[in-house]
Amino acid sequence: MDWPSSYNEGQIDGRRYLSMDTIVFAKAMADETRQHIMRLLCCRSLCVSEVVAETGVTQPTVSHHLSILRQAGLVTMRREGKQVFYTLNQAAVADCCGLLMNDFAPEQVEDG
Amino acid sequence: MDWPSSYNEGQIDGRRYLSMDTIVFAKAMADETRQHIMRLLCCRSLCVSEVVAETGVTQPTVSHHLSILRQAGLVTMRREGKQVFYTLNQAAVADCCGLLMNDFAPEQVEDG
DNA sequence: TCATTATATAGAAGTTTGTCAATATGATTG
DNA sequence: CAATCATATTGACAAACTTCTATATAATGA
Repeated sequence: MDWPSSYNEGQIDGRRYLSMDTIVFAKAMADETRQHIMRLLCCRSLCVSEVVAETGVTQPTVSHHLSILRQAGLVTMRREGKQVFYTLNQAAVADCCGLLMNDFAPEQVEDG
Repeated sequence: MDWPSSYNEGQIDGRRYLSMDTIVFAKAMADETRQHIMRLLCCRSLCVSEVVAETGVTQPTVSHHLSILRQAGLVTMRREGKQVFYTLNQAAVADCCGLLMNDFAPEQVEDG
C-alpha cells in the first residue's frame, strides 16, 4: 500500500503496530456518501460527472470526497481528455482490512 | 453480528448491501483514542479505570468512547462488583472486515 | 484566442464529534 | 443509612467534518 501521509508507529504491551493507516482508512470509510461513491466505483471506472449523476450530491462535494478517498489510497484516477476517471483500489481495501484483522482480531486469524 | 441499531439496506447496480453496519463500524474505528482503547482491550479484559490509567484521557472520555464501541458491538462488558470490565469483540471486528471485503474488495475475495 | 465543458479549489454555514469539569448512578462497606 | 469507590451521564466548548455556492483551473474545439 502506498500511503501518501506518514505512518505512525506505536507500541502497546510489546505489540508493535502502525496506526495512522488504519485511522486514515477508517476515517475515509466513515461517511455514507463516500461509501456510496466507493460502491459505484467498485469493479469499474466512472468519471466525476457520472458519480455526480448517480449520487445526487453536487459536483464539488463529489470532488471533495474523491480527494479524501484518493489521499487515503482507496481510489486511483486517470485523466482522459477533459474527464477524470476514478476507480476503487480494491487491493488497498483488502490490505487495510488485513491490518485491522491483525491488530483487532488476531485470535481470529489463521496462524494466531 | 448483533448490531443494536437498524440495518440500512441498499442496492447499487443490482448488488445488494447492508450499509449501516459498515458505517457504524468505520465511525467507531475512526478515532485514535478509540483505536488505542481497542488495542488495550485486545486479548484481555480491563476495567474502566485501568483504561483511564493507560490512555491518559479522563474517565468520562473513556466511558464515552467505550459507549460508542459498545453500541457498535466492538466490545463486550461485564460487571464485577464496583468495576466494569471491557474486552474487545474480535469476532465482530472480523465480521465487519469481512463485510468491507465483500463490499469493497470483492475481486480480492477467494471465490470471486 | 475565445467559448465551452469537466473538474478542482475556496469560503461559508450548519452539523457532528472529542474532550473536559461537574454531577448523577450504582455497588460495597462500616 | 452514610461514606466511599467505580463508572455513567450531562452540559459546554472547540475542533473537525459535510455540504453548498461561487470561482478557479484544465482541456478541447471553433
